Amino acid sequence: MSRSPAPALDRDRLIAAAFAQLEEVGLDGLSMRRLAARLGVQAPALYWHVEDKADLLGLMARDIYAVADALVPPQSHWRDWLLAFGRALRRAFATYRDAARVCAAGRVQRDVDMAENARSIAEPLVALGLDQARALSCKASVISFALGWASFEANGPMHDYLDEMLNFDESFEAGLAALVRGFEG
Amino acid sequence: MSRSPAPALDRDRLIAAAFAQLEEVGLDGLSMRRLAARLGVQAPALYWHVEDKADLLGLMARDIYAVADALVPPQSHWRDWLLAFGRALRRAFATYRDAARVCAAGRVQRDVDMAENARSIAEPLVALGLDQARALSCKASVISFALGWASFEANGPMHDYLDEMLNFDESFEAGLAALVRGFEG
DNA sequence: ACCTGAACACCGTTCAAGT
DNA sequence: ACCTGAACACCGTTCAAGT
Repeated sequence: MSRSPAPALDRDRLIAAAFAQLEEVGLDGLSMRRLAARLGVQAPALYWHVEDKADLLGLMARDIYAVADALVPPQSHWRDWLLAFGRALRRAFATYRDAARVCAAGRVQRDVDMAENARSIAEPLVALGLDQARALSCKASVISFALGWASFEANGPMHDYLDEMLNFDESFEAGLAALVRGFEG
Repeated sequence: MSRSPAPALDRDRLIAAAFAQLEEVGLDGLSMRRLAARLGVQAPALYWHVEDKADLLGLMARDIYAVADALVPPQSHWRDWLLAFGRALRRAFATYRDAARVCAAGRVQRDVDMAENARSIAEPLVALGLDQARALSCKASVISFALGWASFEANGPMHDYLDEMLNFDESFEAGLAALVRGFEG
């Protein structure tokens, strides 16, 4: 009974290492070569587990969004859910260095079962009474708002610059509240 | 009377060429070396006119925002102005290839006179009755929303993916309207 | 003041070949 | 199935030197 040697690498270890690297050196320092080195492997080995760098970034983005989703506590009204989701996104984007840029640069891989995916994205809002189309539309707006906001906050000089003119926490909260309040009942 | 030779380059020609390059090859193809080649100059020459690549991208971002500002027709109510501004941003982001990524990657250069800058950013809304702090906060929210939305739309697979679940134009319009409607009167 | 030449220290990706 | 070695075709940036 011969054992095949345990693979040195798998997709999850790859992604975990990429997040660690991102934390240490930021997106500009996150190269395939250095990532491979951290994993004790040659750079081309990564391409067995991932299509290319944009694909890897897309997988990281997916994880960031998943973290946000998991941060939302149960709610009993869809407006409250959207508020909590917006705040969770902001926290998730703040948790990972350069998160907004990772999400912007990452390529999402088309899911095979798109209908099922749409359903699961809309699910928490549908459960609270929204129809699926409205649920997707509202969620897309909240994500856009939080993602755009994170882009500003992540830009160092822009941050310092705006920091003297407005309060980030209060203005985010005000914008999110306005957005959610404005959705037709 | 000796004439000094006309410089081969200046900041404006550099930025114009960068936009042309961006259009042809996208952000991933916009390298300092190819940009220099297009201008008939060696790469290090660019560093006389611009601090580094992030600085160049920041200047491009500034131009994109300026285009949006110029697209807003005069309005007589601040809500209408914000709506028109949001639509103008969307158009500006759609006009330049990878505009959202350029804006996210560009480093804004701190202005010397920050107070004056804040004043001019808030001016159109202050003229319509908002105080400066509210004006900046509202404008930041609209920019965040439009920028985040553009990030989704610019992501090819993400676009195709979402395109089967929602209507981009309608959902952007609905989100923008909700945001502006939700701001306290 | 403005630009070149040459160099430094890297990149992402492909692909034949190994195990 | 999973990884290495070697190579291809590039990068951004610095800096002495030229004009």
